[in-house]
Amino acid sequence: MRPRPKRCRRRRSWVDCADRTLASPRRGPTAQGGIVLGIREARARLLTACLELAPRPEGVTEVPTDGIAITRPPKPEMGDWAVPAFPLAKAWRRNPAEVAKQWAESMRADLARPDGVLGALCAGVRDAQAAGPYVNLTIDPATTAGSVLGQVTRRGDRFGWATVPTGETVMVEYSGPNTNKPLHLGHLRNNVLGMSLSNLLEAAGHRVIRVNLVNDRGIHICKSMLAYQRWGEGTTPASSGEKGDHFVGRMYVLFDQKLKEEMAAFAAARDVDPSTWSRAALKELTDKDELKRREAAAEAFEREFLAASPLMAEARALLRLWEADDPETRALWSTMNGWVYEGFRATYARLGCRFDKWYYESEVWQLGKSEVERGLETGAFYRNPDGSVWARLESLGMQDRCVLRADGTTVYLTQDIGVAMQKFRDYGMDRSIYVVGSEQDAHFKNLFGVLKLLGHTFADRCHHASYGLITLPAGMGKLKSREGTKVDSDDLLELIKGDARQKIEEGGYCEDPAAIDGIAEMIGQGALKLFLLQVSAEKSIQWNPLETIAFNGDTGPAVQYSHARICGILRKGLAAGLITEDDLERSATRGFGPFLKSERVDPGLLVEPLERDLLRALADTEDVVQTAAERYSPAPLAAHLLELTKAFARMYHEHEVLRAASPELARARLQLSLAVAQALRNGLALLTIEAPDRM
RNA sequence: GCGCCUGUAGCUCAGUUGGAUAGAGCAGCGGAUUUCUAAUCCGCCGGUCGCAGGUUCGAGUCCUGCCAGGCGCGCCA
Repeated sequence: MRPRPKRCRRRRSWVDCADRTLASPRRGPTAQGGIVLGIREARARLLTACLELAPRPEGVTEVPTDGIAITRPPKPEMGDWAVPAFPLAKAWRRNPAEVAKQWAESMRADLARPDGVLGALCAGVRDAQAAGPYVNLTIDPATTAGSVLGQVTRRGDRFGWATVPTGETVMVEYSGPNTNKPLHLGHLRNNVLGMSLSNLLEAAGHRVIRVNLVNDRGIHICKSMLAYQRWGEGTTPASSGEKGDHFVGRMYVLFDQKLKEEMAAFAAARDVDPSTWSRAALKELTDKDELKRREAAAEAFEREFLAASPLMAEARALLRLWEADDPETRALWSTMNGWVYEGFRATYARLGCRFDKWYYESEVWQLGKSEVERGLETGAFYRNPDGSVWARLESLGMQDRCVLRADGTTVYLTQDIGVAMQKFRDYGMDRSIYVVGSEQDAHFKNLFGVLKLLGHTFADRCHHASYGLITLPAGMGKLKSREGTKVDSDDLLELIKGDARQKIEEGGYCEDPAAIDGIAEMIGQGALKLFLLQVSAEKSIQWNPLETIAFNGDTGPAVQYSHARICGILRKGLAAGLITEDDLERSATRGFGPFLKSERVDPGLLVEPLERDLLRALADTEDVVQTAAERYSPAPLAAHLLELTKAFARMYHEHEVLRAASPELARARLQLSLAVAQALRNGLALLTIEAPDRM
């Protein structure tokens, strides 16, 4: 009855050689040997140097490295990097502050030596000061600026990405639509999470395979088919001018309406009042026994009705015909699914959603069956007297689950066992991620448990990337396609786009009317997608369809706006002749730049606190991407982009870029701004959001 | 009844393997613009981190119990 809810290859082999190129000999982040390191690598060397200088107690040579990681001090003026003394203090049973003090002294002594360790391993370390249990390190601003700008300009649209491929292949399954209805807001969250997660894993250096598993069979499709046969009057999406998925979705709603009418008549005939167990009526009840009684009554009535309903009987008959390969039924099924796919393709294309592989439940639904036999042989499963087969999940601290019905047909869990095996057979990936709503948490626990029982070693490499539901405010019910309280994806995208278009026209910064449509689309999606991705996945999101989505504050458009303004600054600079095309380098093929040619920029001029804040935020980007990928969560990246955006807004509000005190400073600031634009564009892309040049 | 998730400012949310003084946005109030785009910036206001214990040098973060909300507990998918 309830369809699989909201389940919601490409090869990219790249070795980025940019970081191995020789840096300008004049300045920049050159460590000895002239090799420019990635920011993460440089920091790793800094940590190595620091550990070497740790103040060991008498007779100790080993330094514990566990748990020591370089972090940022809470305030910029305290320094650029912070090394905690806790782990050392703990290992040596000493006071952390005391260790930090000695450690800082040892570092300062090292810095004073011409052949010091710090100087050899990392350029630009200026000072080390103990502050409580931490040692705060100060880096020469020019070195930092040169290093960061060098990174961004060299890596272009790969800035923020891992510099070396991991060689690991990760599969991400997401979207998982049902072919009986269009995509709604719940699917949007799934799709955006799935797309973004895939991008992040790619950026972390993995090869990613994007997979869709379509629920294209089952009783729910038969309902749409039946409604179409009965009341469709031979119309088609083409003849009614309707998007295919909406057309079929309408049939599904139609079936539900007719079924409700049937139910009302059924209830009237038996003299029962279904409103006594409506959601509202149950909410008001305080008597728990009464509540239970009502719920039981509701369930009993529904069961009775569904068993007696002629419409349901017909739908079930249609399902049997489908399973028996009845040509006429299969033909109608193909036709209607075809309509739906046409609609899906349009929505997916609009969202920028793509897949390397499509699995269809109609093709894989019986795959797990052979595993049942094997499970019985190995003792992972057992057979009940009635013939049904069960998995011994109790041995893993769970409840045993049915994997084969008494009548010999498979269940959802069995199907997923088969699909999981098929996936690993097809791609041999190292990890398999399922982006599916939290209402299926238990299902995936069971699935992975059963895979383990069956001895599949890949069970440990499967992960359910769970996310919370999208709920409507109290009193507005639930998102349900059947009852029309869904928030349709297409409608929603159109609505937000309209708001965006209005703002663009008010702003008047887009002279070309033909371009407005595309920009409105980018901004509308930016608002929606960042709204969805900002929140940690496991949390549910309350959505009020009556409130328009915000464009101000911590929003996608705010990030896009900063990007657009930077593009605007560059345009102004070129138009005013303050810089020329000859000053620039850009590569259209890699979404690279534009940047000023690095030999025409002196990063050492970027000494203002607001500029340094910005450089620091830029430098954190690679770490954030890595963390986001590790945690299967785009939210940290969303937060980071907003941070970067605000840091930029503060900087350019306070300091003029093009009209800076000197042409040299203007160029340095412009380069900084262009680097920010690149970082924002890259980050947004990982969140599946595009960045317009003007808005 | 059992299991999982959530609970942080009036609202919506961040808060890395436990670590420096718990941060943003919105709303409210007060300021900033003959603009390199005000989809902006600055300031103010706002907190017993659901409650109570515990672990330790240190807890929003870990453990136990309780309270509140959500989801799940089918031979449905």
